Amino acid sequence: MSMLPGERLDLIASRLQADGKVVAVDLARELDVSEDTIRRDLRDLSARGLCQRVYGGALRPAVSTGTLDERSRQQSEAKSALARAAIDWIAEGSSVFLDAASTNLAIADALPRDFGLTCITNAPQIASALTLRGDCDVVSIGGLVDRTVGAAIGAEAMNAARNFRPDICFLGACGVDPRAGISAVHAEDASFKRAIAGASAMTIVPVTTAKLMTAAPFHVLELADCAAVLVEADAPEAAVEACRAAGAKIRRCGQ
Amino acid sequence: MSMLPGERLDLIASRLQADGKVVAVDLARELDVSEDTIRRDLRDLSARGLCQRVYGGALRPAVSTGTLDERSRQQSEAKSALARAAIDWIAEGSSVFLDAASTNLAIADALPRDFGLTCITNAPQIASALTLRGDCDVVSIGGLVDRTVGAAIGAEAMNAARNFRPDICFLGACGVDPRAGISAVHAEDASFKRAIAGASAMTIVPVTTAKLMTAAPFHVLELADCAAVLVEADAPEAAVEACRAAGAKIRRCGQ
DNA sequence: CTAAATCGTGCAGAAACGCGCATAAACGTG
DNA sequence: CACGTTTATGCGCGTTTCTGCACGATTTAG
Repeated sequence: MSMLPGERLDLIASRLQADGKVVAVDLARELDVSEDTIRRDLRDLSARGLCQRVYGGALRPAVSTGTLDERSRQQSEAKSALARAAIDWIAEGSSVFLDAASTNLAIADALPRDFGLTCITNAPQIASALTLRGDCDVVSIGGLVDRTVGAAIGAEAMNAARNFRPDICFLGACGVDPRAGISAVHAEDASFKRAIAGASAMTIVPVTTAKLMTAAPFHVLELADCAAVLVEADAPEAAVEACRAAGAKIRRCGQ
Repeated sequence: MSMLPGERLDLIASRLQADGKVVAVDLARELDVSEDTIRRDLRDLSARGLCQRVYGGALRPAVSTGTLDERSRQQSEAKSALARAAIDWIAEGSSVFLDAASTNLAIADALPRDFGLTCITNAPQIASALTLRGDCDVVSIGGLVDRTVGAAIGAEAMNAARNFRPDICFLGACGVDPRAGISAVHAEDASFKRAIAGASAMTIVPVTTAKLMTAAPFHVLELADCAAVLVEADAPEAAVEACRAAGAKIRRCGQ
């Protein structure tokens, strides 16, 4: 009776799934191979996240179906720096809203691992990225997806958003200005941002330096309504001071 | 007793289906060909997704493992061929539903340009791909996104889906069998598929050869309820006839 | 603390593998 | 039929994978 190596791996994996544990020496006797081979198999399964190695055998991993995500997306350095700073606000087990913004896509990738987060978003691309992570619950808000914004906005999306009370909300801004406050280029998008920010316990606005001191046509929030505006490390001090004077709580990246 | 190459492939495939595994050296002896030939056959079957290659032989492929984008990388050629055939059913200006399936991801890419389509989907990745096209209206159905299925399913998604009456609905199937009909591996996913198929004027099920004549645990539809089942060009005639006898309207790819 | 069990690593032989090449049959075409 | 082309097959050869064994390190149990 010849048993194929791959077949043996499958058998061990299914045995593990069924019984919750396997013992190396038993498997060796039962499958008629040396313990070394079994240990190698277990090491292999462990490397693929299919079992947890213990002395004398292996156990079923705490969270099964670990998906290996080899894809590392290239992203702008500034935005991932903002993202790394932004996640400091996120508490374990909290619910996080990410609206449609490139910085928020970076945040989706930078979220702390295995925090038990519930992530809500109206942007399919962000929902997709979050789902690929595999370590957080993802709730996507549906509706008509506007192609310039890249997210579901409009009445139906606003309606669906009413069901949520996120602990923290990251809003992308098209413009941040001492007088105009937070603004956006799309009317419906601005309304949606305003709605979800109002429903959230805390609103954080990460903004790249290029958008500081600029205003977009549609008003979203006053600067004072944000829990924080996160700016890049190289943001001009004059701009930061002007916003502070207008009531903004500015946090500089990497400090 | 000369055996035709294709005949041998069919025999290996059926042996694989019956026993769950084949050993290269045994097949070589039994069929009186060299191991090289067997290896080439197994490589061929593997490329078509009909077996999983392992050291020393091959195993029956595991059913539906991995996330949506992992699945879409497998047999991408076959899937885009199915997609090219599938879009024949799509009329200009119609509304199209695409559920979570790797073949539907291929369809999203293959949709005719500038047809003024309204595309509805519960899979964020498909919504994302559609939005990036920029030539069709996209409606994403929201809800809790199941990570193994890669789409929003459950009560909330079903509720949102009730608002739509798509002209045409493309359903991914985990199994297509003359007796079991169309089936899926995930209970909620099966319910969602059934609901959206019922709401659609026409339901098309594209299916890769590996899934023909296999059944998954949860029933979705009877074969007769589909406007068409689209199979690959190389689908075995016996399987096609068996499904036809069960009331399926089969359309072969590229014909 | 000690002894036994278990583990990791390096090594060597055997088996399986992929690849290129050559031969032969099957095919299509004029 | 003659010819070039495609396809299928077997064989040689270098490479990779699998496996058991030896040996020293590590962990566990009494």
